Amino acid sequence: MTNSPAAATMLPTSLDLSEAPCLRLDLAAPDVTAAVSAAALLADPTRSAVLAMLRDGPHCVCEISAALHERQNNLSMHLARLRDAGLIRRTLIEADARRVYYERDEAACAKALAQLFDLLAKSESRR
Amino acid sequence: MTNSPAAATMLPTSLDLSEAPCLRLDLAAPDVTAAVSAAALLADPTRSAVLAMLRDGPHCVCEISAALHERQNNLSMHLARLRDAGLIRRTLIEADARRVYYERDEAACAKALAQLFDLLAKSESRR
DNA sequence: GTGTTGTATCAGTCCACATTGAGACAGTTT
DNA sequence: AAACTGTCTCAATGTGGACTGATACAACAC
Repeated sequence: MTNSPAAATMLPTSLDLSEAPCLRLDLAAPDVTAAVSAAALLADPTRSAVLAMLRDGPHCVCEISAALHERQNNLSMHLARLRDAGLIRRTLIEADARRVYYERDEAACAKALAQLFDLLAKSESRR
Repeated sequence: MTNSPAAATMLPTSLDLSEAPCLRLDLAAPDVTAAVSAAALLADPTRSAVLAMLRDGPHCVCEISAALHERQNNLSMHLARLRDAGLIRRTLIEADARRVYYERDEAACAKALAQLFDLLAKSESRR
């Protein structure tokens, strides 16, 4: 009855370092702006699905729109955000000048991945 | 004067595949829910900075709060979201039972990274 | 020319979520 | 016991961003 809701979720691991607590209140805030920007782009299902679809080569807007069941104007906005971030680029298909094809910029994708890697990988793995 | 704003941003790369356009309107939508969930967690500056701070070992809430200049209750909510996702966990420091320490769950972080890797890495690199 | 298709952009609406402010609770100190 | 510190939770507010609807434009077919 005196059970607090906070105690219910308190399931800590025992870490037995019996050294002095010695608070560090002067720690510097890490710069994570690049990783946050990359993550924000991937945090939308439509944008992530676009990047996934383009892994196996270019596709035109109508193909992507049909596959994702997304309205064309919404998809166009998401494509613009990915394009502004440099992760995808337009591609001309000579035999089909009417449609707009998009392809991934693998170098930009690798760079974004590296920024997320720096955030999530173990300390020994980084650098 | 007849310059359209769309044409201004049209800077495509020349990709000379003169095969038939052959639209694929039956493409399957890729499943990106796991990667999107991981990215959504990282898409907030506070949460990303917490993960970055915990790379070099556990820290208590007040240390993180001071370093990030975040109000404690906001930080507590972000910590709860990272904890619910399994990326961090509470840690007991015996010499300092008053404070709550958090540490990264490296296995969970590696799993999240793998999901993002699957989305962003080149096709040859995946699987 | 007109009509149709494919894509982009804009204004407006809506909603998830980050923040604020207040309060509750546990552990420590006196 | 009271006072204080550290952390968590809740209700209310504010806002970025995703969606809707409409429109504009280019390329092609007629």
